[in-house]
Amino acid sequence: MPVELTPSQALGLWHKVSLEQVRVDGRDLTLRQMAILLQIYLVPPPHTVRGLAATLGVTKPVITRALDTMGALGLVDRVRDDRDRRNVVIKRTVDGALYLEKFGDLIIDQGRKQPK
Amino acid sequence: MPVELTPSQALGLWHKVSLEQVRVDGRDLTLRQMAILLQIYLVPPPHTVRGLAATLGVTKPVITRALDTMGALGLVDRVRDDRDRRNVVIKRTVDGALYLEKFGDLIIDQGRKQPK
DNA sequence: CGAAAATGAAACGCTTGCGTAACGGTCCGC
DNA sequence: GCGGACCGTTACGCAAGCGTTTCATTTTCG
Repeated sequence: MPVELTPSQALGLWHKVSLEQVRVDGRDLTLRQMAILLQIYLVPPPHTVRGLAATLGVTKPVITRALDTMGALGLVDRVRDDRDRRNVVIKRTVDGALYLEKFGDLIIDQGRKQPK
Repeated sequence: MPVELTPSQALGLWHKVSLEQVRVDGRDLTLRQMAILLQIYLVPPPHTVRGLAATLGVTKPVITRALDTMGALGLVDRVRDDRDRRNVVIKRTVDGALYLEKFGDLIIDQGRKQPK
């Protein structure tokens, strides 16, 4: 069942969620970082630097830096792949799951408040 | 009529919209900038630097800089208030409206593609 | 008037992210 | 085994955003 939105609802939802996120969250992730984080948590693993770079349409150092930042925040983790030690496998963390869970709740709450 | 979303749909929607926006749009606005832009276009004017700063919970220079950046992109415009020449009134632009219209379409499209 | 308040912008030093290019470690085919 | 390809990281110079502080302009009000 798809999500049917009017133009007003679509932008209104994005507006309120962004606003609330700016007000509440000091971390202030980039749009790119958020896209990476969601990709990691919503798409079945394994995830690699190269794969994420290709999916996002950005260069590898962009992914490396985003993982540095989000790793420092505890939102993701990195582990060497033992089967091919050139690869790095990106792992989810409890904190990251919690973070996205809260963020999802924020979207849902603001969605409920959307007028027709 | 509110927008009812499951947790999976909420995050999935945000995921795909972010992903597509990263891939397509070279401008890569900050979450703060996006919040400011949406505030300007979705909330009835007039908008001032001070007012936006209070709404977003940030300092005034943050707003000034965001308006500098988005002004250079043609997304907003600034005009001195003639009735109180200390104030600056933020104006919408055709390009800005177009930008948000496209962004709204993106949200709607990705919403339609959301599975239950 | 003239002093104090208010508004937005500019200055400053700092941090963070970017793209390009170069680098070390690892795998693979010959 | 060894040369080349592959993967992620690091280095570099640069641009952009941040918070705090200071400033110029304008208004307000005693």
